[in-house]
Amino acid sequence: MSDARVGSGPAGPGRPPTAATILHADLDAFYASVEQRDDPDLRGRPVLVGGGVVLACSYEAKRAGVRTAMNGRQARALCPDAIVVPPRMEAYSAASKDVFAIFRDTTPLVEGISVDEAFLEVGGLARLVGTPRDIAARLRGRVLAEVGLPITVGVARTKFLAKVASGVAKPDGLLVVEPDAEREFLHPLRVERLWGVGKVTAAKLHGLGVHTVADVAALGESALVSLLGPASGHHLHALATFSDPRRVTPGVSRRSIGSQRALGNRRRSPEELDTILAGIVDRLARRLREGDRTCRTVVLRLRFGDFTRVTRSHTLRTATDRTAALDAAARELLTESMSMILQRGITLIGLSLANLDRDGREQLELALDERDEPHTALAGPGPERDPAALDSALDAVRARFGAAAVGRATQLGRDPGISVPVLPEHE
DNA sequence: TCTGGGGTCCTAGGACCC
DNA sequence: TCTGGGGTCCTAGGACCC
Repeated sequence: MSDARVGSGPAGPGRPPTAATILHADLDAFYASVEQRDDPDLRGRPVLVGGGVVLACSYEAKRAGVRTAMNGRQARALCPDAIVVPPRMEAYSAASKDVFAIFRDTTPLVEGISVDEAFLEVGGLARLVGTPRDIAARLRGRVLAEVGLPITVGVARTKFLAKVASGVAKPDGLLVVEPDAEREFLHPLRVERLWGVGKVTAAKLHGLGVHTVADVAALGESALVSLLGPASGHHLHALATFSDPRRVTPGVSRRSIGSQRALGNRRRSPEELDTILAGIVDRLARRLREGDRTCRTVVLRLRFGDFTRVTRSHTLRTATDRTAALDAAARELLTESMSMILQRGITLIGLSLANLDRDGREQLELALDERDEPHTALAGPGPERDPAALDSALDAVRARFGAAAVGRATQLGRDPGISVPVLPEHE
């Protein structure tokens, strides 16, 4: 308690003020920094990673106005002396692993957000290794010394404030927002700093004369809800009023995985599309099995010559990690979409696998542990997940308990074909 | 400006169930 | 037979993030 400074205004009624113990660590211009680390000739010079579209750019290029996701031609016009290098994804993921190892060496409570970003909870460490500021400073030193990359760290009482702090401190910075300084830090910032405010939402807010976070807070929750819908409205109001109860939770699992390929403007035959799609399915199915996951929903993504986009999805009756089952579903979705493709001309094809679950048995154990109810498990065909056997097992469950039981079991067990907890009302 | 590749979450309508 | 409320799942699209 001794190092928790008591905050003044920001803390809501009934919520005890706590100390700034959440770190948001964010590697600076990650891909470009890895390139500069590995090639001394690139240091101190504007670097663009990716030619067609800028995947990442060094701070030297940012100073010339280049931004991530910008068209390559436009970027080179803004920054003619920029050096363009092709992306080296393996190098980036290796660097990411090294950095995350340092994160986990700092605290077990590490929540990864992407390859170059994570939250760290260091609240329990104060007595052992120092204040959050000390820990953050040491972390930055280690990442630079051991991996050779600059990293910015924001420290605050909530995830959102820590993330905003790192954004403000970039590049190569450290910023601690103490609880009693939250208002003066956050309220003058522009609404675009709020998580979830992009072009569309910003335009709506600007239309009402709302430009700063203080303006958002003053607008009030009900006005925000009617302007943006319930979810976004509550979310924005909470952020603008310093309320963000989300804890740092280590090991967040993926909800979906996907892969896509841009095709350019060339005309593609149905056979060619089929081959490309088969390659994508194969890659994704491998990733699925490597991660010991299954999926139930297959989503086909298409983009056309006029830049319109559609998605077509199909949800399987049972979860699978089999290439053949995924391929059949993907192929069917492609066939359904063929007339649209022939009319509009296709420029991108992609596939996502959603409704991702871990191994069925593991999930079931999890579900049963969480519930203190009597249950019976209907034995399914086991971990090999044979689709036909699963289907007949499911049919048996439906016949005996009704479709709702399968629905509930899906929620609890996530893979109803493996076994199905029987709810009390059905006993 | 003729546009990458990976994700997350929300909304809304229809089907279906109790 | 009609009507209603409450709930889930599926599908499609959109905004947003790195």
